[in-house]
Parts: sequence; structure tokens; C-alpha cells
Amino acid sequence: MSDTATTDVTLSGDQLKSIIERVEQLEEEKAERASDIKDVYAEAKGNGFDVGTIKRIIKERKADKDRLAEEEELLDLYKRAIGMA
Amino acid sequence: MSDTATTDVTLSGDQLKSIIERVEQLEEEKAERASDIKDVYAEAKGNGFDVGTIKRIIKERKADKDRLAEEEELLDLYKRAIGMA
Amino acid sequence: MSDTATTDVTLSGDQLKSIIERVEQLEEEKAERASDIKDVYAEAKGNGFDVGTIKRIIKERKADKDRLAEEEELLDLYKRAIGMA
Amino acid sequence: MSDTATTDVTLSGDQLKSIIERVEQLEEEKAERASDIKDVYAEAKGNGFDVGTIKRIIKERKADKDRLAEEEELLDLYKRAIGMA
DNA sequence: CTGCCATTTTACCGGC
DNA sequence: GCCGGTAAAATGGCAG
Repeated sequence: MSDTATTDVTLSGDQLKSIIERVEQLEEEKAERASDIKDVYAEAKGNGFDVGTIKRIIKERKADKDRLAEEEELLDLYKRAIGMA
Repeated sequence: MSDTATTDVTLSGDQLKSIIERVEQLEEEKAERASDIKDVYAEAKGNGFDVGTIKRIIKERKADKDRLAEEEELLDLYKRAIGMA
Repeated sequence: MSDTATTDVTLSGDQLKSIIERVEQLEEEKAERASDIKDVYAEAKGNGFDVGTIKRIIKERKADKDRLAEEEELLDLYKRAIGMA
Repeated sequence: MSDTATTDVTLSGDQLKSIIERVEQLEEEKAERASDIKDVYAEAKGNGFDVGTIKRIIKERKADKDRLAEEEELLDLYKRAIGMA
């Protein structure tokens, strides 16, 4: 029993380590992207653009994209419902 | 006057388009990472780990790392201040 | 000298106490208003209103009309520049 | 159909107007308090106080108060749990 | 005007 | 699956 328990713990430790490292790696990459975005905005500002306005545009474009995706999904649902898959 | 304005807008338009596309690309990559992180946590949970605890560990590790980085920075500052650059 | 110092400290202490109490009182009142606002929104939601939309309306109303018009104009300009008309 | 729709919209319009006006009124009062706080700090600064330090004190006092309230709440919970209501 | 801090908004996670 | 609260991120305002 103690063997099994020890083995389990060891395996779990490896798994846990893997989980933590993968998450940390991904968070780092995520943070890099956030930093890059900041840089782009800084450059935009340096070129005389109004960053607030650009952010509003991007937000609107995202909303449009989301809305379209949603409509596509609904369309697919309808198609499948009438055997148009 | 209208010529100048039009030209400005066109040039700005290219730049603006570039800015927007770069940001959108980066935000997409950022969102992918966030999604991947979610997946890792879901897998961890599926393997019987407590996600809340893992998050706490990662947060602490990050805090430690940040603190160390801060101390390093301060040390460098002091070194430079006394010509130990 | 110690008398003078002591007196000064005492006076400052009274002043300081007054400052702190006034700020704390004001912050409490401020927090009450924030809480009341939350309540109104909760009621609105309970009556089927979309809180996000109401917030957008209030934000627009709050914005200085001239400045809002200016921003709209700039937004349109940017949109036209990238063909998002 | 159009009658019903119109009536619904009218009623909702009244409700919506009420919601918006109440929120706007509360936000105005909230902003007044914020402004008053700024004034107190300005006065404090004019009297030679260090505003940053005062803010730290107030923040700590608030943290203490919150902690105590939390403990009180927990105590009440325990009391109720054993019929000491 | 830049960095910092408060507020607001948004995303996440557990409960029903 | 929605809804409530909670934690992270984005935004805005302010002092220095």
C-alpha cells in the first residue's frame, strides 16, 4: 500500500509540475501579446492617431464578427434542422 | 484643400489599417493562450487536481518572481549609482 | 522648545483627526451612492432591462455634447479612412 | 398588435426614464462627494500635511474596519448555528 | 505628459 | 444553462 501511495504521489508530482509549467508558459506568451499590443498603440499614438478611437473601432469590429459568427451558427442550426446539412 | 485632406486620409488609412490588423492579430493570439490555459486547467481537474490550489501556487510563484526581478532592478540601480556598472 | 513642539503636535493632531474624519464620512456617503446605483440597476434588471445598454445610454448622456460630437466626427473619419463606412 | 406593442414601449419608456434619472442623480451626488474629498485633501496639503500618508492611514483604518465587520459576521453566524440568536 | 491609482468593465467559476 | 459573486484587465483621472 505504501508503495502504491508513494508511486501515486510521485506520478502526481510530475503531472502537477507539467500542469504548472504549461500554464506558466502560456501566461507568459499571453503577457507578451498584451505587451506587443501596448507597443502598437504607443506607435500609433506616436504617429498622431487617437488611441481611444482606434480601440473603439476594434471593439466594434469584434462585436460585428461575433454577431456574424452567431448568425452563421444559427443558420447552420436551421439548415441541420431541415436536413440541409 | 480637399485634395490634401483626401491624401492625408488615404495615407493615414493605410497606417490605420495596419495598426488595427496587427492589434487584432495579437488579440487573437492572446485569446488563444487564454483558451489553452483553460484547457490545461480542465485537464488538470479531470485528473483529480484541485484547480483553485494550482492557481494559488502559480500566483505565488509569479509574486516571488516579480519580487526577485524588482530586487535585481534595485540592485542594478545601486550598482550603477556607485559606478559598478 | 519642548512646550512649543508639544503644542504644535497637539494642534496638528486635532487637524489631522478632523481631516481623516471628514474624508471617511465623505467616502461613506460616496459608497452609499454607489450602492444605491447598484440597487437601481438590479431593479432594472429585474424588470427585464438590459443593464449594459442603460449604462451606455447614461454614459452618452454624461459625455459633454460638443466633445461627443467631436469624437463621433473623428470616429467617422477613421472609419472612412479604412473603408468601414 | 401595434397597440399592444406601443403600450409596452410607452410603459417601458417611463420606467427606463425613471431608472436613468435616478442613476444620474445618484452619480451626481457621488461625484460631489469625490470632489469634496479632493477639497479636504487640498486643504490638508495647504496646511502642510502629507496627503499620501493620510491616504495610507485612511486605507488602513478601512481595512481594519472591514476585517472587524467580517469577524462580527462570522461570530453571528456561529451564534446562530448554536441557537444563540 | 507620463506614470500611478481608483474605478469600471469584463471574464471566470461555482452555485442552483 | 443561467445567474450570482469574485478576480483580472482595461479604462479614466489625477498628482507630480
